[in-house]
Amino acid sequence: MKRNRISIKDISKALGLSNTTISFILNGKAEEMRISAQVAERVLAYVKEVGYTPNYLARGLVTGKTNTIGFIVENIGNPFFSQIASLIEEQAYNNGYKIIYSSTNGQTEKAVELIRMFRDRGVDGYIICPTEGLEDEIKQLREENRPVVLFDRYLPMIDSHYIGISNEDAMYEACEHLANKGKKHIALITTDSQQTQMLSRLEGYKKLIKERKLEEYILYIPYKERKERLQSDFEEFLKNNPTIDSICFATNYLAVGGLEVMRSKKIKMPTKVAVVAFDDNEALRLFQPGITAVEQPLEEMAKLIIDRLLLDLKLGKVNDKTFHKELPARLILRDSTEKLV
Amino acid sequence: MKRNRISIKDISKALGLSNTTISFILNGKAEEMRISAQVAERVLAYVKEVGYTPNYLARGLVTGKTNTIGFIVENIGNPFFSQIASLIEEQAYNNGYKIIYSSTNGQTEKAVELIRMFRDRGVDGYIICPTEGLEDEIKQLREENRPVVLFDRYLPMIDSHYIGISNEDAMYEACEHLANKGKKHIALITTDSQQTQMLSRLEGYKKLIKERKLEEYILYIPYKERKERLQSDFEEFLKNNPTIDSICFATNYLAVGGLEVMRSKKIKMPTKVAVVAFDDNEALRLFQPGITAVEQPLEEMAKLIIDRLLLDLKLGKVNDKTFHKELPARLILRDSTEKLV
DNA sequence: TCGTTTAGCTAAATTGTTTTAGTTTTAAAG
DNA sequence: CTTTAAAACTAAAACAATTTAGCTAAACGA
Repeated sequence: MKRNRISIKDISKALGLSNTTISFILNGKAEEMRISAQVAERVLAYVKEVGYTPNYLARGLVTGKTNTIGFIVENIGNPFFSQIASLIEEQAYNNGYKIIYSSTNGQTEKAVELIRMFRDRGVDGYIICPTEGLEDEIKQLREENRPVVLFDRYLPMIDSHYIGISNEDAMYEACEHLANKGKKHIALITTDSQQTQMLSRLEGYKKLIKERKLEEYILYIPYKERKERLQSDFEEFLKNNPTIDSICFATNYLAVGGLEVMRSKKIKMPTKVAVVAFDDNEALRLFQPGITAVEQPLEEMAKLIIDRLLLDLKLGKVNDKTFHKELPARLILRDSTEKLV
Repeated sequence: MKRNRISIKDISKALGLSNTTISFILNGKAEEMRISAQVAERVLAYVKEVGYTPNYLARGLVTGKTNTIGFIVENIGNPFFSQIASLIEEQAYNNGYKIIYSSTNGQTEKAVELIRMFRDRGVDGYIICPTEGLEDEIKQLREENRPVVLFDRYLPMIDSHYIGISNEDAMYEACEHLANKGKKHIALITTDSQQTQMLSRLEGYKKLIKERKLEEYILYIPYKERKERLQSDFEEFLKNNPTIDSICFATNYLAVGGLEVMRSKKIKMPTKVAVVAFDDNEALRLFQPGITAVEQPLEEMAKLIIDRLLLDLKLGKVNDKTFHKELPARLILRDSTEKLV
């Protein structure tokens, strides 16, 4: 697999100049380094002619920069992550950065391994949807002055940039919406995960329930076995709590799976049981009857994430002052009784 | 942003050995290179103690290998691509490879740029969902002995590995299904793209129409303006062809967008107009009434793609004999009149 | 005892770039 | 006709690994 790509050395030899000169010119430092306009022009013309492009590995070895961002998500197959990935990739690309991505599937060991692998590959910055227990690894990244931005959820014990949404408020509003429609028995279907975004959503639910003096109905689906357990646990939950007149799903996959169950059980929505989903997506947009959903501002999140990372990357070191931003989410009303927003 | 990572040099100095010895041991060549067991053990213990990990950039510079695969899709935000990405990533990871991905958004110039960027970064192999007009660039990759696997669609003018599905058969079956249900006016909603997978789907449709002596109803949505045009063009198409009693959507985004339109127009499905979609996904799975859909065997495709690429990577050069595989797709019957499969 | 093997290790080149610390040439100043 | 300064360029080190070719010392055989 011999590749005889042209190198700076080849150019300098062909033109009777030094590597230094070529490098300066190629990096736009010709004027600064007092390379004459004629020489610069000659080099540029030749470079274009032979179609030279720099070897990023060699450059990265010297500069310590690779113009690569490591992007760690829970699962790229999840529409929430793939959509934000699409937006982040686009913005990174526009700023000269490439993305290496990987999925943790919620496993901390894999996340640790991925971070180390990314480090060995010299990625310049990290965008991470952290798993529980990733504190030490991320703290170390910061100590090594590697820019990191967390998103979707954060790690309470460590100080770092974070972009997410105001989960508590969003869930509160979602449940408030149900309560305002006269629902008295609002259930929350969530996971057993201790991730901050899930805890906040839980808090939002509890807050509304307390304020309205309603009864709590919470079903925790074990995250690791969500595929197998959702259906059985949810069916049992519905059977054991026949008074439930409305349900909030705390994530998109719970909503999709849950709606599938409700449909198969022929539960009348929204008349018998009203539904609100956290995280909007294609499936919910098409679902009939209309499912009111919490929409995350993906574009805005992606922009904030990239901007913050680029800021630190440009600064050349990790900012002492961490940026912690929770964007408001938007409740999209889709109940058949309401006007579509 | 000074990082003082430990290097082989540090280890050799600390242990009074040479870089060569350390490198041999770390690469499992100790026996082959006749390094004594004691020394090997001592080195390994020290390496573990100080937590050394190799610099992939330096290694890549010397070996020309980076254990990285470049993955070029149309748009990672599209569920088809994000799901296959998830599967490919997992399998690549299990084989010690990382993925760098990027989206072309169907633009050839961007695809060319991406391929070159990947090359400059020294990716070992390429998995590409090609845009039209990418022939020269891919031919060149092959000439440079860089392993390439195309998927979803191929480029008829060049010889290269390709994994996809038998689009013509799949579309034929989908339309046959409608015809067998007594539909006489079957329409196809597709794009104006000349990509092979789209042309094959078109052929499948035309074949069935011809065989059954039916009338053709085809709507071509311009790919570049699909977002804006789908609704207006589709509505007009329906108005101009009131006899249509069934519709095949040729891609997932056309199906989702089209169903949205049909719903807003309050078209009775499947009684008034039956629908079949190409490419199954969450949204269709949840849609009511059940939408019969062509499901692509994603796992199998991902496995074939990775296996083929790894084969070439292990071989160390591009295989002369190209692998061209079209997997059968599966029609998932979901019409309310049928049993769910 | 001398030559040959073999075990056990290493010096140094190599990869392609960036960058520091120059050197040489030319022009201006005194 | 020096000295000084600026202009235009370059030699060589550095980055962190891999790898080729070879070196030294001990063991072995005749």
